[in-house]
Amino acid sequence: MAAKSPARQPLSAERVIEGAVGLADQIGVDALTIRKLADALDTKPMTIYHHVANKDAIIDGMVDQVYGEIDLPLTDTDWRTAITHRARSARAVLARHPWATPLMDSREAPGPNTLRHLNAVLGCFRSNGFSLRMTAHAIALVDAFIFGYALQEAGLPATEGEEAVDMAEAMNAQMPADLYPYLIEISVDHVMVPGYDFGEEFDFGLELILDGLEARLGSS
Amino acid sequence: MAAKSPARQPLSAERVIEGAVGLADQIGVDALTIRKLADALDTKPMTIYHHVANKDAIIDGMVDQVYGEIDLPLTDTDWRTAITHRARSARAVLARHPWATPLMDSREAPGPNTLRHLNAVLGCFRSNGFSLRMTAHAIALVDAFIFGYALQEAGLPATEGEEAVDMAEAMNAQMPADLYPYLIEISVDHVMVPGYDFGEEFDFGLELILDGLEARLGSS
DNA sequence: GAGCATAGCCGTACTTAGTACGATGGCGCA
DNA sequence: TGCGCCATCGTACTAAGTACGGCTATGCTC
Repeated sequence: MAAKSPARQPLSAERVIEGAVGLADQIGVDALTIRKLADALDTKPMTIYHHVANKDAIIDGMVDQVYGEIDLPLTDTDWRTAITHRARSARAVLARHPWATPLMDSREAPGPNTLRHLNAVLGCFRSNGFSLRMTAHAIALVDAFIFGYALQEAGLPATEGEEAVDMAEAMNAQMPADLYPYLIEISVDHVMVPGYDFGEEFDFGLELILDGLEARLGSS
Repeated sequence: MAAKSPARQPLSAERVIEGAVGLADQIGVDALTIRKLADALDTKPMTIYHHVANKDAIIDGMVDQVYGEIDLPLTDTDWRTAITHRARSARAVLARHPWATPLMDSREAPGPNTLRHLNAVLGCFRSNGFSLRMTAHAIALVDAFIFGYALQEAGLPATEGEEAVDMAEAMNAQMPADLYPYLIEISVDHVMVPGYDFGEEFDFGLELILDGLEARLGSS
């Protein structure tokens, strides 16, 4: 019998996590099962348990890997540029892994990437004149915006034009015409207009927030 | 045989949803199973399926009920007061139902409470001088903040003093002392200081955002 | 008042999860 | 050559969602 499979290298915790992230990107975390993951890794369910303790440990690892994909704030520029860069990076990463957003804040066992990331963001504020109190305000606000935005974006059925239009039309058809006039207005006259991109809301909000933080830097 | 149970009134879709919300408040949505829900409602699993199509329909109903608990923006005041009121209400409701936040934006079949609520918020902006574009900016930003904040708050193991201190101490003990100096600084010198309340971050952020929106109302 | 339709209820069982337990098989070193 | 170990996997147990079909009591018709 000829060699069928090209001599799989032995599995590892890293390969399990990577495979899990990739699979979740395709089918979502809720649909991620050990059996499907085993198929994706070309192995059997119980083999996975030789490398990770249980499914929860896999989720922990996935979240930490996602944190690892987000760029740290730059250290060689002003804080606004640094924070803007990391915020945009976070948005891109969370758009790539839509299943991750609700989990980013809910893990009890933060991994090394998570801790390194949060530490770096805190350091960016602290070393640029933010008091402790203002730093707490700033990170809570900026992160609430980033994660909340990612949550909304993940809920959008389709950011792209055509599908969004179809869906909005279906929605409008279903709605008693005069019950929700403002909803209909904004979907017909704003969202459905060609060229609309939900993405521009991100930069608008981020800039507004950074303006506000800058203005409050002196007081506190 | 004497009457054991006090003549249960017949089950209904509403009672199923209410029971599910209550149970999820106690054990979380992930742990919510049809069997446990049946126990809580003092009935049997399959009985539930005579009132709702499937588990997903229950989740839809739960989310819509949560939307229904959030106060609509006031209509007899200025927009800042109105939006502040509904934002605080949303925060309180989402704190009561921590499992709900990730679901609020992700349902494909929004219920009547959801539609009514969004319509009212849009109407609040539109009838107070916000252009369509600015309204889209405003609702995206404010809701990203509210939901993102709720997500962070839900992830906090304990907002109350003692447990938070225990947990922070355990965390610090585990962390290589000098690897994450800023994390240690903020947890020791700020979060663990008696009197700290994560809740104050909410009003700070909300006010900053509303200031920014007001300042931008003219342009656009 | 007797018979029957119907709505609500639930017992049973099938399918798909997570994962405990123990057996297998191949590779490195003595 | 033989021993032991480690990654792998087969089997099976438990818990979930839910399809299917039968039971029961209410109340309507004549």
